[in-house]
Amino acid sequence: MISEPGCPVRDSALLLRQACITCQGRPRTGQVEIPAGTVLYIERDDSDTVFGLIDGFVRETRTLPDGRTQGIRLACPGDLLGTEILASLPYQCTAETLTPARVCQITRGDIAALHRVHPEQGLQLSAALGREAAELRESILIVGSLTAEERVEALLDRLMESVPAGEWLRLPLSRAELAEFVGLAPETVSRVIHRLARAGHFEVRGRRIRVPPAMP
Amino acid sequence: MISEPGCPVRDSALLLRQACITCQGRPRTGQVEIPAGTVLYIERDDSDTVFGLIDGFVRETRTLPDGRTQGIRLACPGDLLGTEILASLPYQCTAETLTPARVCQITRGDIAALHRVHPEQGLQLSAALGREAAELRESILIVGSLTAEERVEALLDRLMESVPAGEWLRLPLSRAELAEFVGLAPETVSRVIHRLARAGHFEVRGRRIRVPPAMP
DNA sequence: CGGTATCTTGAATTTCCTCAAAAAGCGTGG
DNA sequence: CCACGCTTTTTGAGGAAATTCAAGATACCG
Repeated sequence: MISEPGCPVRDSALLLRQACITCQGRPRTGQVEIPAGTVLYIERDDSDTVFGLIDGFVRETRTLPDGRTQGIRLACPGDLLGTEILASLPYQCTAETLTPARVCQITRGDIAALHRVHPEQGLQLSAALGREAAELRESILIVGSLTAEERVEALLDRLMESVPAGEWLRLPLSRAELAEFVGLAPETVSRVIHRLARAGHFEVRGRRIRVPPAMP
Repeated sequence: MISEPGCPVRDSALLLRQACITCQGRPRTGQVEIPAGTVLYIERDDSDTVFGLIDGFVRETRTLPDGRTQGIRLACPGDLLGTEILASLPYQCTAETLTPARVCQITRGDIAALHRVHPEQGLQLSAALGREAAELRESILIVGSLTAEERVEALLDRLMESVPAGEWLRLPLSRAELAEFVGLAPETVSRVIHRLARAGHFEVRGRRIRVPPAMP
C-alpha cells in the first residue's frame, strides 16, 4: 500500500495515483496545482479526462440556452469530477474552482488500466461513484421538496460543516451563486439568510458567516 | 462473450450475470420476475444488494419525516438500482416497480468478485454508474431551474420517448406521483398537462396520453 | 351499475420573483 | 489612512407563479 500523507482521495482508499504507474508518466496524469476561478472543463466539451479533487472546492453548474444557470454540485476534497466521461458522454457541467485547488487528472485509458492492474481499486472507484450519486440524490430532494428557508439552511450547513462554531467563514460563493445552487433568486437567498440569522442559526456580515459560539 | 438476446443490461456491455459465475449460484443472485407495485428496497435499510433492471420500470423516491415525498429517479431497463450500497451507505431511496419487472440481484461480494475476475466488466460498471450520475444531474436541472410547464413537459417526454406518435400510453404514474417527480402539487400537474394539451403537445384522456399523430 | 379513488376545476392564499433603489463591502490609488 | 468608484448585498413594493382547500366530474373496478 502506497502511503501519501494528506491526500483525501487516498484516504477514501481510492489510489488514483496508481493510474500513473500503469500509464508510465503520460503528461496529463498526476497532481496539478490550480488557482481559484479556474475552469476545469466546460459543458458539452468532449474529452477523456476525469479529475480527482485532492484539495480545495469546485462547483459544477449547468446553463440553459436562455441563460438560466443551475448549480449542480459542490465538490469537496476526495470527490471525483467529470465522471460522465466514464459513460462516454461529453461533460455535462462546467466545473470551476472556488478556491485554490489541487487535482489529479486521469484519462479514461488510465482508468481502464487501473481496473486491469488493480482490480481492488476498481471496486473503490465504484464506491466513489456510488457516493457521488448519493450526493446528487440528496440535492434533488433539497431543490425538489424543501422550502426556500430549508434549502438555504441545508446549503449553509453543508458549507460550514467543517467550520467549528464561533469561527468566521468567508463564503466562497456570492449570493447569486448560492441562489443558483438551491434554485432561488439571489434576493430571496439574501432575505432568507437574514431570517435564519434573526432566528439564531447564524451570524452574518456580508459574505462572512459563522455559527454563534456556544454561550454558557 | 456470452450472448443473451433481449437483455438490456447486457446490451450496455455490462454482463452482470457474470457475477453468478463467480459466486456459484448463491440464492440471491440471478434474474427474478416481480409484479408491479413491488418494493425492492426501503430507504435507510442496510443491505448489500444492488439490482440490475432487465425489464420494466422502477421509481425511486425519498420521503421526509413530515411526509413530503420526492421522486428521485425513474429507472429504465438497463439501469442499476441501489448503487449507494457500493459506497457502503444504506439505501437512500425507496424503490418500487411501476410495471411488472425482471431484475438481477447482485451482492457487493459479487461485484468485488466481478472486478477481480472480469476487470473489463469493472470498467463497464463504472460506465453505468457514470450514466446514472448524469441522469441525476439532469433531474437537478429540471427541478431547480425549469418552470412548472417545462418540468411536466420534460417528464412526459421522458415517459413517452419510446412511444411512437399517435399511439396511446397509459401512464404508470398517477398525477400525484408525477407531481412528486417534478416537485409540484398534483393539481398543478393536472392543470399544466391540460395547458400543454391545449397547446397541441399531447392529447390527454385521464391517465391515457399520446403525441398527436402527424397530420399532413 | 354503483362505489371509490383519481382527476379536474375554481377561488383564495402563500411563496417566491422581479424590478428598482439604497446601503454596504472591497480594492485602488492618492 | 481615507476617499473614490465599483460590485455585491440588502431592502421594499408590487406582481407572477404555484399551492391549498374545496367541490364537482370522470374513470376504474368489481
